[in-house]
Amino acid sequence: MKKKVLLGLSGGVDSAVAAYQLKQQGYDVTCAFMRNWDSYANHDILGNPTIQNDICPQEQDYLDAKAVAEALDLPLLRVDFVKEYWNDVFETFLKEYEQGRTPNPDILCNKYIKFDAFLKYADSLGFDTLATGHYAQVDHQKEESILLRGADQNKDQTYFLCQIAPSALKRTLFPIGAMKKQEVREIADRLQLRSVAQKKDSTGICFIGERNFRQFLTNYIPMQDGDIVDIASLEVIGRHQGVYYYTIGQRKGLGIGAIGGPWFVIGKDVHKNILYVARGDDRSWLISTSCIVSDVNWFSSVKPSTTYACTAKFRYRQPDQEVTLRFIDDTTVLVSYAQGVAAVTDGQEAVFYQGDRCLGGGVIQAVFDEGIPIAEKIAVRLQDGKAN
RNA sequence: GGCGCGUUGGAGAAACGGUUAACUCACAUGCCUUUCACGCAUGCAUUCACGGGUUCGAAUCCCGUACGCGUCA
Repeated sequence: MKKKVLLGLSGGVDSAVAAYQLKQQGYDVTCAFMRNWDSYANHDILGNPTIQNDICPQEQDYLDAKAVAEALDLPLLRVDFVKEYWNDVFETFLKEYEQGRTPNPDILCNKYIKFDAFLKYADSLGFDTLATGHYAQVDHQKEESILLRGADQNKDQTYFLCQIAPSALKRTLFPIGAMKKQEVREIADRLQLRSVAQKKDSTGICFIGERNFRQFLTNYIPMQDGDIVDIASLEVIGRHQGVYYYTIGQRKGLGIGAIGGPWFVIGKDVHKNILYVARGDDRSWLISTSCIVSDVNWFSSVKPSTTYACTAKFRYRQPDQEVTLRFIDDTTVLVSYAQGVAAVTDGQEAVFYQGDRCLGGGVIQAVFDEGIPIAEKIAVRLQDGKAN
């Protein structure tokens, strides 16, 4: 009896070639196209470049996926998780933004939609296994499955998979994980999968796509003008349209010309609606040496009981940073990195690695420099400024 | 009112009188990228407050006008 696999087919090259690989390997493959975002129902109007088009990109993706399924002679299902996406991903996303933090919706999407709702859907239809076109690898040899970086170091997507449940990982295949992007494209080309072979890699929030991000957020979080304050001089040197729209380490969109070098966001006060910035030649305000990470998903059932050395990424595609972990409780860890890392941001995900193995990850809750919360450092600076 | 200095792109700021008016920041576009960002590349003053003059040639010299700063009454 062939193993029945349900593959998420997105309308891009990666999942298309993944489908082909599975078929070649002898699986009984069924494809499913997920629809998770409804621009009209979700009031995604401002900053949506294609709202006026006859065929929205999502529908085009479906058509492309359909063409792939037909070319490979595989059945294609269509599933709708718009409601689940809104409830489990987008509400959290907005709540985080309203607190002035910077969430990563795609990690939530993988956790709650692709590797949960979708998995349950697969179960309900009697599938044995789940598959996606992620650049990641799983080792199912041992009792517990191990998540490994994709062979294409440049495309590795384990960062986005760090929150998926170990039980879900155990039932998942990443058919293109051992391949390089170039090989994937070559296969698509050779198979003449015309709808996807030359298609540009998709970017922007998964299922929502490229946007002018500030405009996109404006649909859900209203603009509110406020001051931009230079942390060095404590003078107001500009105006912003809403503290929520900026993230720590951000340079563009501040509109501060002249006066010294480039300016970077180093902090924000949601209640006072103030954005704090520092000049490019004073990056010290961006540097932290430790942080608290919560909601940690750890793939192995055994967590390190003592201080544990590994590497971490605090943002996607950031070079691996040497860190040490110390679990404070079952899902909270103190991450230390004496060398200092710039722009570690609350709300973002810290993902841990041991070599090529992805250990897990969690949400950054608080960021410290030499044991002092960055927020406190800013508060102290403001106090000192007043005193003088 | 007299004298002195200054006035260059969205901002700051260069340019022995001599081909395309540095550089930085902002901004725009592109690249990179399944988050938000970072980063990289390219573009952005046919014109130097305005008017006139000298000169083969002026943002650069001279003279007026306007504005700004300083200073003496």
